[in-house]
Amino acid sequence: MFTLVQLRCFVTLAEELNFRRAARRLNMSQPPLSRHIQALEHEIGAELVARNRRSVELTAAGASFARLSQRILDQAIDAYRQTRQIASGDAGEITISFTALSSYAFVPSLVALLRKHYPSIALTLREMTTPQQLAALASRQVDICLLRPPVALPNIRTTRVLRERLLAAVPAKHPLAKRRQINIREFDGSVLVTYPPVEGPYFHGMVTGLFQAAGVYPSAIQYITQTHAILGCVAVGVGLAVVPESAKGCAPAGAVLRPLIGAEGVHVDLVMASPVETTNPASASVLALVEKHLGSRGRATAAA
Amino acid sequence: MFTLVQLRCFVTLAEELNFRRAARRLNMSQPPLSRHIQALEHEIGAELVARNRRSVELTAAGASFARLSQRILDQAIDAYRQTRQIASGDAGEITISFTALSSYAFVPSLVALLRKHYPSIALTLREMTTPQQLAALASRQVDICLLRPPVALPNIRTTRVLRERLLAAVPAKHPLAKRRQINIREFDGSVLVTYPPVEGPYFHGMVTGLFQAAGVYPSAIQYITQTHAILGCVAVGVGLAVVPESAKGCAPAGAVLRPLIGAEGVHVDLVMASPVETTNPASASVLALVEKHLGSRGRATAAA
DNA sequence: TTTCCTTACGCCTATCGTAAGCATA
DNA sequence: TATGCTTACGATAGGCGTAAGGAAA
Repeated sequence: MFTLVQLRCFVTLAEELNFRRAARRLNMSQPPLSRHIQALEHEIGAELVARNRRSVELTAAGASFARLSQRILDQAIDAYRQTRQIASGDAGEITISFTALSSYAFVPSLVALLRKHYPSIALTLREMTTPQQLAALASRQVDICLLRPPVALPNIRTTRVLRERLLAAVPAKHPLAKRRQINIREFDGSVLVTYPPVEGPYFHGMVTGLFQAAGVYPSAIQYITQTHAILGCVAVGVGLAVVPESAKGCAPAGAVLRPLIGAEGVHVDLVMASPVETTNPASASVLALVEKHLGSRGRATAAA
Repeated sequence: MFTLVQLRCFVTLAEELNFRRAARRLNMSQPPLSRHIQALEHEIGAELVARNRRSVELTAAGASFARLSQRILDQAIDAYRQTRQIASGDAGEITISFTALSSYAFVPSLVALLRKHYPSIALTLREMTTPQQLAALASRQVDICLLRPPVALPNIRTTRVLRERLLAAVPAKHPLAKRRQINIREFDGSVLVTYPPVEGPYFHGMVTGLFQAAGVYPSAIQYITQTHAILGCVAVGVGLAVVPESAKGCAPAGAVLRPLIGAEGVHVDLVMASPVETTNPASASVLALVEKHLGSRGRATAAA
């Protein structure tokens, strides 16, 4: 097969239609250029340039081959640049998983930040529950996770990216909706709509722990996995709920959110997790970018 | 810049993920393969394969570069094949000019023949009058012409591809339309619709020569360039005309064509003309094909 | 110990540049 | 004669294969 050097020689000759000038542009003397063209023609088995008269002309085959050669050279340069970019983390592909609620509070600003600083990184976003994300992270199916703590996996680094208060959610028609604040004791005897223990262990433990600590006992508990579904139930009067502040982004008209008295020391964290040794340079770029621009809302912590 | 050989090595390694096997497939020993990969990585300035563990893995940059490399190699092979085809005349581009009337009699079968035997030749067809074609041929703007004789250009070879009778064209409502044959003497005193001397010199000279030889004098002459327009005028009763047999393909309902008595020794030729030294191998292929399959209707003649 | 990739070394081919050759205006 | 591409020739650089080296299972 021919050589890229030969292609470069031929393309230049096709542009100049003069061996001497082409050789000068290629920083070589004419003889090696002549030999390269001859070798190319012998390799392909066809005349590419007609040297008949004093001027050099391209044959039909040569004209076509010049275009194709130019394309090959362009693609070679593209491949070179693109690969360097991927290796440096300035380009590439990255998959980020996130919890449903973080699509209201954190993901939009993350996407905007990425588009601004790394427009060449192709971003794939996959909504998953925290347990699903832990499995995907362990099998390295995602580069970065946005999930609820704790992350008890080896060789995984985590950074808190969001810390929020808890709010009380009550139906708009409920008497409590008129209060500016709602004490957790007011939940006593009401129906509590909250997260189930398996699919949402973090919120489940947090909310039930809060009620136990306050000695408050709902009359009944309705488990629902996703926050927007919980607020939907609250809106139609099923019961009351305790949700993170970012739920404001998905609260329907029939549900109102109020500051929750009696949960001052408790907060909800969103954590960014990724493998310590990442094989994807783009992932490292994104991590650094997030910690620089969005990391002020939490501090870095190391997992086991 | 890297080498196509290096790309081939890398693509094979990316497929095998094993230096030994890749080297075997490439018909070389491992050491040169290792050096090629190292040189490639050094050239690009990035690690392409992770040799950490016992197994070889591609990095993100390497995976991308492998795809791009494969594409470059594929295009190189494509360029090779395509250029050989063009040089051999099995592929390429060709421009053929033709007179309007030949699009009814000859061009369709020519196109069908080309599509069947040379599907890789891109055919551009341009309808032009014979004088326009002579100019285009002289300036080598077309590869092959289908026109009316004579072709008085140097270094042009011609082949007759079609020879036809002349027919009389009369309005369907005209008394002569009832005859099975029409003698040229019947034109005497009628209006003759025929070709003008400048745009259609061949037909003009032929028709007027025919009338003079027969001592027939029309009452008036209406010049129109194209045969289909002449027949349109005949159809609405403007006058009578003498046209080639292939005009049957474009005769409107109001015009009928009849054998012409008194023009037995006269015939209309369609000629294929092309440069003797063609720079386009596809042109030579087409010429040979036409002379083999469609040339039986005429015999080869040499022009000055 | 085996497997697998890398480094070392000698041989050879290929490319380069300079210089001479040869055809054309 | 001048221009422009090709052939000849000696020097150098780079590739190949064999053989030795070193890390991991």
